[in-house]
Amino acid sequence: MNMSFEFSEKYDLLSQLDDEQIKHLVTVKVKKGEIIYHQGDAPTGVYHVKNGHIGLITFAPNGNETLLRVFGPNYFFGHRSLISNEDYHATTMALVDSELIFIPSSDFDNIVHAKPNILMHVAQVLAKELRRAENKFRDLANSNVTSRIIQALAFIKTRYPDHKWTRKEIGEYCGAKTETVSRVLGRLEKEGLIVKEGRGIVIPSIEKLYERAEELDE
Amino acid sequence: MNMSFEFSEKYDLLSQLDDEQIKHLVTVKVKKGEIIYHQGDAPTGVYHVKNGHIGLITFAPNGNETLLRVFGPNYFFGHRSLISNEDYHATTMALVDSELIFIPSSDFDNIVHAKPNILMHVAQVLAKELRRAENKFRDLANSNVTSRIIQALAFIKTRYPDHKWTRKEIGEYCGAKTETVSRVLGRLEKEGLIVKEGRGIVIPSIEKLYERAEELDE
DNA sequence: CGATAGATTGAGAGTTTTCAACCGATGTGG
DNA sequence: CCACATCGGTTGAAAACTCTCAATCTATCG
Repeated sequence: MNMSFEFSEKYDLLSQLDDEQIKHLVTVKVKKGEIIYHQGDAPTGVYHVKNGHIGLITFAPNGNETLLRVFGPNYFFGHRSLISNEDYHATTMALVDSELIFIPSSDFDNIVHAKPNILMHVAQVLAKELRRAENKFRDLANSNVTSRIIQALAFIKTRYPDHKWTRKEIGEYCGAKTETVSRVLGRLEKEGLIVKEGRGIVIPSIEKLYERAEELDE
Repeated sequence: MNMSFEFSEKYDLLSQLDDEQIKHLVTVKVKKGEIIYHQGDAPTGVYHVKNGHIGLITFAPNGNETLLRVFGPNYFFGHRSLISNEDYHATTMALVDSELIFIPSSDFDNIVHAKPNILMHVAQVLAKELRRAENKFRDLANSNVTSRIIQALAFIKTRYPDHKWTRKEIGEYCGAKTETVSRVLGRLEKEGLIVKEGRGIVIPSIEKLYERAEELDE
């Protein structure tokens, strides 16, 4: 179990640009459930999240969805494909009504070539996303659902406290079915580790939650 | 099931450097099973694989190992932590006797700052590794063992044809136990999709193998 | 207040692991 | 070059875990 609490890495791209560059960028509004781009599309630019929450989702051949990453306010997405010169490997969907700022590839390329430190910034983000992805893989391969759900809860609620997470989203993030998430949350509530408020979830002590996850991993 | 056959991405870093830079680099020899660096260590440089195979392994709290990535001849490793300024999130171990060229962080930093296109190259590698990691996560979450083992076999044997893969390594790469890999390989052999030669595995037709995986995913 | 999306619960099924025993290949020292 | 030690592979039976399917309940919102 990775006990690190470093969930709030600085991922902002827009703050790296100067006013001149930002001025003529367009804001896009998307509604909950709306798709921004599809898995397989060719990239056209990078998106900065002004407000709301965007999910990066991949579809397995059998139709199952997996929630790979989530982008909240001041995060950006679409950079992976742009950098690697590949089609998008996953779909982005608004988890709630959101506002985005679109940075066309041409602008992005200009900026990146003119300012190596911005490229370095993007590379750092990729490196951290890679760490997180591989840690998620390790947990999925070695931990039981309960432990994974606790991990997911802690991460998700810390980094994106404003988003109202559904059981389905939590499950798709950590590799569990909605019903399983429901059952586990029920047990965690009985143990006093979480509190349900309507459909919402409150975590009184994230440390205690982690202790529980540690026990589960022997 | 991702049917793409693009397993041979160009990951070489050394070829990006000029002779002057390469000249004073040191070659390191490591024996099978030897550890190059540990999860949690602070990074000191990047390693280029001259020959042999290096595994990036992460240990779960219960001791289970997961094989995250493999680096064969002309690949490099250790770059993720160097770029993100983090301690190594996993351990590297020689899967067989290998020779490495060590590029100290100072050299790496100089090169990266002097030549933005090398930084871009590293960023591209990170972006592709991220795609692969997230696809592995999706498969682990949504596919059955047989399908995952086929995927792993196809990838592993295509990209690293020279390495003698053990059941344990295959399992740790795709999230399966050694015994399960053994059972699945037995079935695949009966179906004529693979051939066992001693402890080795030969794949007569990678396409047929993929067809089998497709069926499994409905 | 009714409609709807989301959450819960139970019983049964299925997949993969676990544990344990045994087999076979590989390679090394005498 | 053989004998044997060791590492890796195979197989079976039972257990564990998570999922599936189906029914029911309850927030939330127009």
